[in-house]
Amino acid sequence: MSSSDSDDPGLTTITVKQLQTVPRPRFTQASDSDSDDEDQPLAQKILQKRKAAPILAPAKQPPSALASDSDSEDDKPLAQRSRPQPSKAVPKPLPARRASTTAAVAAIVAATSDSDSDDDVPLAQKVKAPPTKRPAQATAPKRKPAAHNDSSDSDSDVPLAKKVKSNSNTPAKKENGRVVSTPGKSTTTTSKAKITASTSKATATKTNGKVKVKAESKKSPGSDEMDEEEEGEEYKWWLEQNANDTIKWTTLAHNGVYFPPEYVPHKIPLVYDNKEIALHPEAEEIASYYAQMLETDHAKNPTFVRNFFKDFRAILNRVQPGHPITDFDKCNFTRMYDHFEKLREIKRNMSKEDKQKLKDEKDAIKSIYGFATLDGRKENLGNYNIEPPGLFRGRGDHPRTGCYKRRVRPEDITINIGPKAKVPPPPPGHRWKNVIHDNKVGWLAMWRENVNDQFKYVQFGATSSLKGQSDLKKFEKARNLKGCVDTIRRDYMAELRDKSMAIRQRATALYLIDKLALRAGNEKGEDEADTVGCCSLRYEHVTLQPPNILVFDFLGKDSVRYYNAVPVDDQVFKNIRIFKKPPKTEGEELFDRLTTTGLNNHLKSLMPGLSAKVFRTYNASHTLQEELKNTPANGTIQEKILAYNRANRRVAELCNHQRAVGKAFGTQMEKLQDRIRALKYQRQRMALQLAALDPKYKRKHPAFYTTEGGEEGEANLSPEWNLAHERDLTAKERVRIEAKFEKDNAERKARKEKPLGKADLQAKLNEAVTRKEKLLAKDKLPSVKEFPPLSERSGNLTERLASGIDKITDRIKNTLLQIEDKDENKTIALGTSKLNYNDPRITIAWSKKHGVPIEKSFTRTLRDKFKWAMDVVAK
DNA sequence: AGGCAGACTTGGAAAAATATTG
DNA sequence: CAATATTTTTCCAAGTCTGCCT
Repeated sequence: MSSSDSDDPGLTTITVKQLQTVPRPRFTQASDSDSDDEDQPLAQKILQKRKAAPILAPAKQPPSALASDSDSEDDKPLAQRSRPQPSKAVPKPLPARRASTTAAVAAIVAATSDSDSDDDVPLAQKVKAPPTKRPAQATAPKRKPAAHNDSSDSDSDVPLAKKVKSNSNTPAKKENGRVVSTPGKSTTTTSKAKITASTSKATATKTNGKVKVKAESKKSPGSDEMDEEEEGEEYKWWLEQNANDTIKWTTLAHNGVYFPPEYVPHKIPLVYDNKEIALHPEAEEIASYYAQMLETDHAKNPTFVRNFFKDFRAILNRVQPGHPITDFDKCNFTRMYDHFEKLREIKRNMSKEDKQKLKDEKDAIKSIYGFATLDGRKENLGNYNIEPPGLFRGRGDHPRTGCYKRRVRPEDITINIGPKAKVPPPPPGHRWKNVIHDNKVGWLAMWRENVNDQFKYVQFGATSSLKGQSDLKKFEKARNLKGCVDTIRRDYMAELRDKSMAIRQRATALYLIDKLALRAGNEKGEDEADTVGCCSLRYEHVTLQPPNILVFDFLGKDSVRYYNAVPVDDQVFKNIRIFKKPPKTEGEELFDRLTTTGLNNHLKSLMPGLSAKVFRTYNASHTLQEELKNTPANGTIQEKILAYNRANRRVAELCNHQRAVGKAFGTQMEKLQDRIRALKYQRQRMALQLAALDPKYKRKHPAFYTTEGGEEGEANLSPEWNLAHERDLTAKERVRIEAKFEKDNAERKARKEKPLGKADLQAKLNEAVTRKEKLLAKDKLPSVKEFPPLSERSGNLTERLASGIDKITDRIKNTLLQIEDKDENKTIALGTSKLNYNDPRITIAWSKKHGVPIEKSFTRTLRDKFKWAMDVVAK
């Protein structure tokens, strides 16, 4: 540590001292005893050494840092390389669910929800089991407390529960800066901000913001691309020193949102108890959503089924009272399923023209709704389509998975738009819930979804300047962290033995977040899947394996399992033992004195803007940069790309980005193996032929003549396989000859020539395959002389065989590499880290340094998203 | 000091688009 | 050219984190 301290550029603003003076809360109960004594024996005061990472170039500086190879082993901060075992290998049941009771809450909710008068209540909710913490009642969108939004709320059906709870906060809430519905009128704050923003931006734009740029249209010939290539000027927002980022826009115009088409009934009955039951269109709709998922895992998930059926029955009860449907097991959805299968089939087989037409329609919609005008520039939107109704596909064991997600109506939607812009008209006969002009937010439309009562937004796309700016900001923050991470590490290492349990927990958690790239881990509700992050880890998620190994096993975001057995600092190990001390037991929080807010507040004091997730970004980018140093400087492009993917993979491993193994994985792998066998067989035959010409060759390359030995040799060839393979080849050869014969004859016919007769065909076959076939019928392989059939051609046969063998050897090596790559990638998803964690400047600089075209590592969208980085690195 | 609304980033799966192969 | 395999994009769920409001 000490050594590196001195190199610390002094970016840090907070010192250890300061931290130590933090007032310490008393220890909690039982844990008191241990603390100090436990620490004493700690001989190793030696904090894990971490040198100043050569990593991310300090902000400002071009990412040339890549070039300097000063890697010292211990500087790889990321534990992951020591991870003993990929998580995939350990499929395992999950820990018990948190023991907690919300009976009281549940009771209250149940009681209140009963009281509300039907009607608009989304049935989903109605039937729902009691344990809902928030009344998921969608219908109770917190109304914008705004002055005039009265007009909008048709929904007077706010459930009591909510009303009672929140009535007090209604007025004046979050009104700051938000202007509602009256163009031309705005609060003072807003308008002021607006003015400043607009002036500064305007000038900046004039000066350096606009630059000529060629539209990147090099795409293939008729490649559509619509003519969206905005000729001419492109806005380079990154050239501006942008001031205020709480103001997201000064002018904003758009065309609103696109609604999915109405449901069209198909009139296919549900088979219930072996009898057909015609469904009311509304009931049919939701039944259809389920039917379409019949073959998915969802349909086999009991929670999903239960939730779906509850909501389905609620609708049935409403629209066709007296229906007999009470038992899910008596429902047979296959008629509907078949219907949808048929539709899919039809769609698959649609003619090219029809497909094109469909696409054109989509593009037309996109051209209207897919863009917005932000400060006078046309920019891409992310999602302009309103989400269609369906069954909520909650992941993991989400308590509400399968619930009916109801159709979003214009009356649910709040539009955010510039005060001067024309408000897009709602569909005829409808109106918007509300129209606001809030330039402190970046969304264009918002609604609340009914299943979980969550906010949904229509926002700008990743390629927009708005998102680009915050992306850049994110990576800059990570670079800043680079400058002070040493100090921060030193500090938390010291705090690992702090007298205050709260501080100790904080330091321990931070250690884990830094070393293992864990997520912060906010608290979650009872009505969500039980997943955790660092701060919410529970007793059962970490086990101790002396002397210093912690075994993590928990479900993280999206219910992806995190399994990792990792050696940690002795004091960390000790601390975890303390935090797990009885009477603490399963179901209780490991860090019971720590919240994400508390942790982040502390981080803010160490570096402006620092929060837990910055460590993930920083460590990911750092890992990428370090791993890229393994790129073979003299390798081929192919090899370099492989190295890049490897580095990328390390990052994904660190971040635990996993994916489901594809259904066809096994088959695909087997295919590759077969390809290798075929190559080896070919090589062996050539080698035998060569040996006949040149006996010395065999002595030099004994591996080619045996099935012994490793991958390099002819291992995994067997006489049986060889025979089968040769039969296969021969059969294919025959087919090919026959096909060619037919074709030739057709051509002759076209030229009015006399077609060749059967005899000609037979002659050809005789020459090429008949003899082989006879041998094969007797389970014999054809002579090597017949393979390859190049003996009569010119040139030195020996040489040609030798070089042919070399070529095959190369191909084998390549395929082997491909297999390895595929296998390593089996459960690892690279996309997320590429998109969100790796500083694009690192990749771009690497690309330049190694002469690898950027298209090889960044897809078109990525290149678009990271335009700013390409431009910056270029300089 | 803790709870929650709100907004925005991150994440895996599925769909769509392309590339490869037979 | 059709059928498959692979890559890229879209979709929307599930996190993080800030700022208000008691």
